[in-house]
Amino acid sequence: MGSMICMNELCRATTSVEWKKGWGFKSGGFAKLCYNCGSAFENLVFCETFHPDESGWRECRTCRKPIHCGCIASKYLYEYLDYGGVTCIKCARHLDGHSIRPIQIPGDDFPNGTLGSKSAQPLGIENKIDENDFERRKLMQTNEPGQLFQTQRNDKKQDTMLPIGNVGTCFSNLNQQNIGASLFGKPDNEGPSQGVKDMYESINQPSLNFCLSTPIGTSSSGQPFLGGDVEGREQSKTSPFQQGQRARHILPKPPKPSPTSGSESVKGMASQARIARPPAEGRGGRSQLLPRYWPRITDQELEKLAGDLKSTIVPLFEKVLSASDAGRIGRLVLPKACAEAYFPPINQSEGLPIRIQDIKGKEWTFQFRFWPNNNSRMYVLEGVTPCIQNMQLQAGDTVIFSRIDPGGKLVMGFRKATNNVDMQDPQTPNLPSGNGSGETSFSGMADNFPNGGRTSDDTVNRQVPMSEKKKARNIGSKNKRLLMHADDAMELRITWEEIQELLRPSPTAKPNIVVVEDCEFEEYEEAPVFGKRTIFTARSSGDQEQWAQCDCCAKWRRLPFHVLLPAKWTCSDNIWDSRRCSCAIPDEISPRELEALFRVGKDPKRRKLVDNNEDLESSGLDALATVAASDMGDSIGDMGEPSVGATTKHPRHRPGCSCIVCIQPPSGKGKHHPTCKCNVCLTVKRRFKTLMLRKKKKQSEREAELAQAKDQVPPKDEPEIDGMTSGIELLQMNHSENEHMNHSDNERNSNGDQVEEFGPGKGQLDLNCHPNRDDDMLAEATAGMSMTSLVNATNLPLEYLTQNRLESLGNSLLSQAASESEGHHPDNGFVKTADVEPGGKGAEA
DNA sequence: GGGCTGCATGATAAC
DNA sequence: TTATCATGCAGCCCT
Repeated sequence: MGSMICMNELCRATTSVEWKKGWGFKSGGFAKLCYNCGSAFENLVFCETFHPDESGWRECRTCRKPIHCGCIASKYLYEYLDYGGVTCIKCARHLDGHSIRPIQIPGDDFPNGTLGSKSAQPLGIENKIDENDFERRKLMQTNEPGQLFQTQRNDKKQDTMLPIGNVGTCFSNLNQQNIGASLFGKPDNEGPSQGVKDMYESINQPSLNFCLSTPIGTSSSGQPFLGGDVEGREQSKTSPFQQGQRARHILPKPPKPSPTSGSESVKGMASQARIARPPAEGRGGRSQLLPRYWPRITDQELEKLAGDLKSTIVPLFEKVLSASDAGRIGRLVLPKACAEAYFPPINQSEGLPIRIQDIKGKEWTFQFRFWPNNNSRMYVLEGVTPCIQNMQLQAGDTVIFSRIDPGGKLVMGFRKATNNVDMQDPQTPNLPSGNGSGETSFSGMADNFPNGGRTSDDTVNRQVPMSEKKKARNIGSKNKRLLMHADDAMELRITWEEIQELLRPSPTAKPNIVVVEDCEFEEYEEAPVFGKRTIFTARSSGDQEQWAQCDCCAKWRRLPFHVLLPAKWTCSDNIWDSRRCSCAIPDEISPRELEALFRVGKDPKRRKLVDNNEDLESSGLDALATVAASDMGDSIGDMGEPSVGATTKHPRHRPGCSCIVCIQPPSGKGKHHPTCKCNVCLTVKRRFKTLMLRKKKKQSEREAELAQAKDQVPPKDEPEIDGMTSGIELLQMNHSENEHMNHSDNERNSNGDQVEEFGPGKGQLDLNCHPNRDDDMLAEATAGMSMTSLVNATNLPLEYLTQNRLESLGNSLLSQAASESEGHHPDNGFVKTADVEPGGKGAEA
């Protein structure tokens, strides 16, 4: 410890009779302070002593005690007040009494409390908790820019709070000082000495406070891992502008409300899984983590974790362990963006040791380092084998990195992939699988979707094979990325649509009207709030109306169609119908009529969802596969699981796919020799040759045009068709194509000449077609074309299709599309045809 | 000879 | 086309 230096920058003493611990780092460590500075810190007079002239001093609204907001040394000694300003922690504690604590924002990014004024409730004003209070708070919380979620540990209304945003992680919701003493079972960092420690603990006692997303403006979450130094990074600020963005980072699965069962739906929601976009923080703006790294969180986890203590958990990212991650090498590859955002910066390849606790409280030290890689870096955690083994993890399992605030200690949790059961919560069924493939199953979701959501059985049935599939497919492949089950996509779509329906402008918000391209937009500075769910119906006359259920008497009231209701609404709020503005007034129509009415009202919705689903599935290239596959007799169920049997090369291709990508041998094995004469190589060569010819033609044509332009007025712009295809030829081509598409099946079946029509033999089509033509053709294909039309659309010889039992048609279409998406020139879609050799055979690849 | 380290390569997704 | 990342592998070190 010879190199000890006091971390009070005004002191910087290198010697001290005794070294004391100061404020906590996000890494879990503590600032080293000399005796004097440490004593000042312990006595809570650090800022008074060393920062009296610095900016950031404010007064406690209650006791007028000066508080140095924005200083790390005081960051836990005050709280933001909902109505602005700050209060010292003592007063906050005193005021806390029976009220719901404001969400703790131990940050210093917003020292003036602007966030607190928006987000929390006035302390000491609302001490009585009643239902209305809760509802209103829910609304307020929803409205909170940072989308903080809060639970009240000992409150009977906890369930009521959950839907709004309780979260759970694989980590204990313990703050740094309490980790060791409770869940983790052993003392960790001793923390600052008693005075401060007591203060910290006092923060924690009254309630459980859980924060999923980064509280906007929290110092800890507003910046990356501190890594054992302060380096001034504590000063990094988050732009307030990001608040709104961050509010969207949480993707809670909203309920599919039931008009009759508010409480039930609330209960159901308690089991929702959440996908939390990690804090948009980090150095150099490299915080745009890919969704596959967003931590998935379930409410069950929170419930399990609802201990006596409070802390703010900031899930950072998660990663599905690859084979090499879980292998004996003991190197866990970290996603670059995550490593740079949440881990300490390292300049040397050898990196630095980093301490991470697992969920049992055991602390592990890994070497966080990087390798140079393609002008970039590849970050790894070395020495993870013991930890991996300790947690009995294997490839396919998910490790989740999170941070406990205050303190910023890194913790590492995990999810087992085999049965989707979290280690901490063996009863928790079907936790998100954790991979980014979209195979994540949201257990309990069906319960939340009584009217059209997936059923529980649905979930269960699908889940088992999903896990197996994931196991088989994820490991060692990037196919895990963002493959989303069609149902999941559908569900998300529904969810967002429903969210849109429920969003209301903040009651206090007044919009600015901005005009963009002659369209007026209302721009709100405050985040929207969730309103009350209503049912829309239509009379026989065609008039539309909506129905809302009173939150007090549960009676249904008819409302004008255009009305937007707040989250809490009662009969007394029914200003549109004075005859039914009281709970004492009976229902307008009988329950049976209501039921019938709502059934009618819901059916269109369901139909809409189905339509959406169809749209979803029939959009784009997948639609082609759908059309083709259904023509081929594939079951819908198969189509519902596009990932089934996807080849390792092409996620969207199936076994048997003969596209040029799928038939290639695995990486590193059986590479084709330069003299290889296989179909693949021949095709590639032909394509290359054709492309080169085309390129040359293009170039010479440009040169000719340039020379021509010098002499005379430039010719009229031609369509974007290069090479030999003139505009007239294009017309001919399109005409030919139309005819082609209108041919009867017999005609089409009878010849491969049509293929030749598009081939180079006619000198019209081949590589020089308009790229959009491809799309047109695809569009036609989606417009209910027949199987044979599809055949023609792809210009594949029927013989080829026959040989491949028609099965690969859809795949060919897909592969063609995939080739484009993989960066091939769009024209290449017809290279296949162009390369067709006389006789209709040719580039079967 | 086995294990470890560091880099290279190739597949894939993202841009 | 580029960036990222999973993994292969050569070379070195240790036993």
